[in-house]
Amino acid sequence: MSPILTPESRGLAGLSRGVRLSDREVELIAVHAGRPVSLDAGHEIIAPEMFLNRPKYILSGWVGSVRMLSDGRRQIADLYVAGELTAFSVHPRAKANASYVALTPVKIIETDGLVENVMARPDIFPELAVLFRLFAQEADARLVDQIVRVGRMLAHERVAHLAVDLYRRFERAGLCDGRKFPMPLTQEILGDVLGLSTVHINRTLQQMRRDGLLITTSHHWEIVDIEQMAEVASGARARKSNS
Amino acid sequence: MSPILTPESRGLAGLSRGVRLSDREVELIAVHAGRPVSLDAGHEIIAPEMFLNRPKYILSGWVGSVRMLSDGRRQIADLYVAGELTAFSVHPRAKANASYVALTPVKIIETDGLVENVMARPDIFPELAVLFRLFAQEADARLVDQIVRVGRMLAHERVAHLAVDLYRRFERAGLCDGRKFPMPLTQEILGDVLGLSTVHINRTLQQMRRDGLLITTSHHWEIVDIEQMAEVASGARARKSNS
DNA sequence: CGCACATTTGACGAGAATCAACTGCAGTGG
DNA sequence: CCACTGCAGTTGATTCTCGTCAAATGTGCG
Repeated sequence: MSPILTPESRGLAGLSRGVRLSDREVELIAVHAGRPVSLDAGHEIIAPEMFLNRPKYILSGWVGSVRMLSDGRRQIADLYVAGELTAFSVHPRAKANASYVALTPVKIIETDGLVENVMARPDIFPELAVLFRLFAQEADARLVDQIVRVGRMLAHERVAHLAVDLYRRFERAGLCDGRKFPMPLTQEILGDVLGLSTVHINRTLQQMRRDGLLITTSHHWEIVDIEQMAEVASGARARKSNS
Repeated sequence: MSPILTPESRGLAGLSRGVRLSDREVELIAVHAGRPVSLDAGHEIIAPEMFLNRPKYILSGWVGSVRMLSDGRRQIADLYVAGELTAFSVHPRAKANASYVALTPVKIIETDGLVENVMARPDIFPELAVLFRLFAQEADARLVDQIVRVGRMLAHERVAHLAVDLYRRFERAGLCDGRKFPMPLTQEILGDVLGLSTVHINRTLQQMRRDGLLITTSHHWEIVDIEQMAEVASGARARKSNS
């Protein structure tokens, strides 16, 4: 069979991220997997304060964890893409501290009781337990990254930093084409992720295109030079007058 | 005996946060507690990438999780105060994704193996297991709060939001005096927490004092009106011409 | 008393927000 | 087939928040 291993082609099995699971674990996954569900963009998957007891595996599309201020300002705390778990916590009875919203049309698989069962008996499902802990720690690391981005980086650095992060995640999911990865988010949504206005996102992207850092085609980004982009993302204060 | 229950007076027992622990749990804590250690301000307690296998309970002082950019910019992702665990994770072999630094002189108690033992057998140490999960979830919530603060809030809103958060945490620790709580951080450090320059922190604090929101005495903040401060922190766009 | 460090002040500039209008484009229906 | 519609992207003008630089003032402490 063709070796195209994407989240969508593999279904919930993609959860394993290439880790070899025991038969017991494979079966557990099958037992607790719902069927694929499609949701429209804008759909609120989880409201704040709700229990995170039904994590969702993303087959395609983008989800964001969203916080609103009372005057309408919006901040997206984290993004979730194909191959990742969203509305997820390793802790039983954990509550959402944001809304989880479909930022594009998404296809997801709900799990029910899977995480609870695995984490209640990590000795019986060792690989899955490690995997879930890994997901949790990666999510944590992303939150800290996000704080640094919006707290201390300039607009073009924020974009670069996010681009590198997304590139690596899509690469792992097998959804990159060279240095190109999907980017269906509107500039308004990007603004809410990066703490910038739509207009400023627009101008920043234009500048980065002019600088030869980024190529944006319809619904995709191509990072021209990963090293260079990572350099910009590191906050090295390189001014616009380079190469 | 006098009912002054502060982290410092109670030692690692303060970890329980008032939850009634079983004898078994109390003993486990005693077994895994180190003796109090004092560290100078600036001491790096944990470097990035190090294992978080020895969480520290703070008896007094402030710790921050710190990220540096390559040109020297600094962002503090989270703060930890007396009565809280720092350099902590419920996950075995979890690594730090920031430095943990003493922002003031601190007194801490190191634990060794405590969390591992509890989380390996949550059925045997149910209260502690719940407690540790609670700590983890609170830390998570704080990270999301921090993203919203630095991503979408104006300077005075960030200060208000942080002030309310800290007030509640010190209240729980029994370290509030009315609406007054400890604030030994320099304005430079506050800037690194809130993603603002020292100068702008200074001017923002002056404005908030003039507005009657905040009283700053030496190493303490007093929130004049919690409701009003929370209102500002919610991002309601109330302009300066109020009250 | 004097040193180091924290806070404060002023002048200026830079990065980003806002407002408003215009363009481009894909989907829809006449 | 093409005008109509709605939304995403783009542009220009202007304003505002905040950063930077530099110097002065204040404060705790050996």
